[in-house]
Amino acid sequence: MSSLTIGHAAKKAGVGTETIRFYERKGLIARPSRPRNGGFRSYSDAHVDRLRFIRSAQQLGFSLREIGELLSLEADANADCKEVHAKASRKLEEVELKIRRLRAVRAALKTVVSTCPKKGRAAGRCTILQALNPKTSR
Amino acid sequence: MSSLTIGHAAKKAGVGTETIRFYERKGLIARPSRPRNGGFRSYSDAHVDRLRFIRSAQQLGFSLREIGELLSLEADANADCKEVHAKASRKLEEVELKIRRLRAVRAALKTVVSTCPKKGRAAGRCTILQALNPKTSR
DNA sequence: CTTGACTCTGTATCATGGTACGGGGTGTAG
DNA sequence: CTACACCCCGTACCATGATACAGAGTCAAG
Repeated sequence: MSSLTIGHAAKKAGVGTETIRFYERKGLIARPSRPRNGGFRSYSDAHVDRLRFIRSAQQLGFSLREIGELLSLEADANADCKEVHAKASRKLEEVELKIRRLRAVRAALKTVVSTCPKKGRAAGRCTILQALNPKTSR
Repeated sequence: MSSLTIGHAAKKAGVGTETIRFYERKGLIARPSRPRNGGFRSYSDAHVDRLRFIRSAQQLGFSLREIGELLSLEADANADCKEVHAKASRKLEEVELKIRRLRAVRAALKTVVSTCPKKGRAAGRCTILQALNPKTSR
């Protein structure tokens, strides 16, 4: 449970210090308690996890608004459990769609890689799109 | 091999007409031949596939620059086959990393969904981050 | 051969997600 | 007690990825 200044937390999470304050303004990360009023922000490793998740999710094509929604999904003993269930299920479907699409891209890339060997000439002509959309009657 | 105006191609691909011209300026989609000089752009279904791929890839977290790189990967009988192989392999690793991360998010969402049943109270407290980062000594 | 829906080019504007900077405060090593 | 590295807040600026608009041209139907 280390206590980090904003600069150290930023370095550990791989973001800029200004970025942390930006996320705070956007409501993605709570403003940490500060010892004396007016003192410095103090971060824990849980905050660093949160920052890393935000970065990771962005690279998976989620906007900050969507990431906020993901982070606010909270199963606890409250009355909105039905709503949390519904939201999480919807997100789950989106994630599964992304996975399916990425698998298709992966397969297409593998086709390109194997069509185009490390040494020698390509076995034929092949682009990602040709691998993804097998031509039927076009 | 239908021939579409920019408006019809846009509708079919689910983008705006201005967006197609924007991608053209960015070099993501070639300017289609136009019958008489000064006439209208004419698109084929292959163009529509290309537009759909661009949209899909964006939702997977690729920037337009990266998408351009993916689209320009072309295995044919040219001298740069080694380079194409290397680039495609690198992209493949990125795609696999994204898939691994999405699987982790999927698992975390499943944990949230099952912790928070459709009816009744949650079996405990659980957020995405708790599901992703099992607390060890924090 | 005109009307109306569409397209053309070019430039301006917008939303998102940061990044930079100015003018000050803090805290700790020497 | 002062020098230096860091933090505070607020605001301005930036890149990316569109989206809007003005003024002119195109084209198919009636």
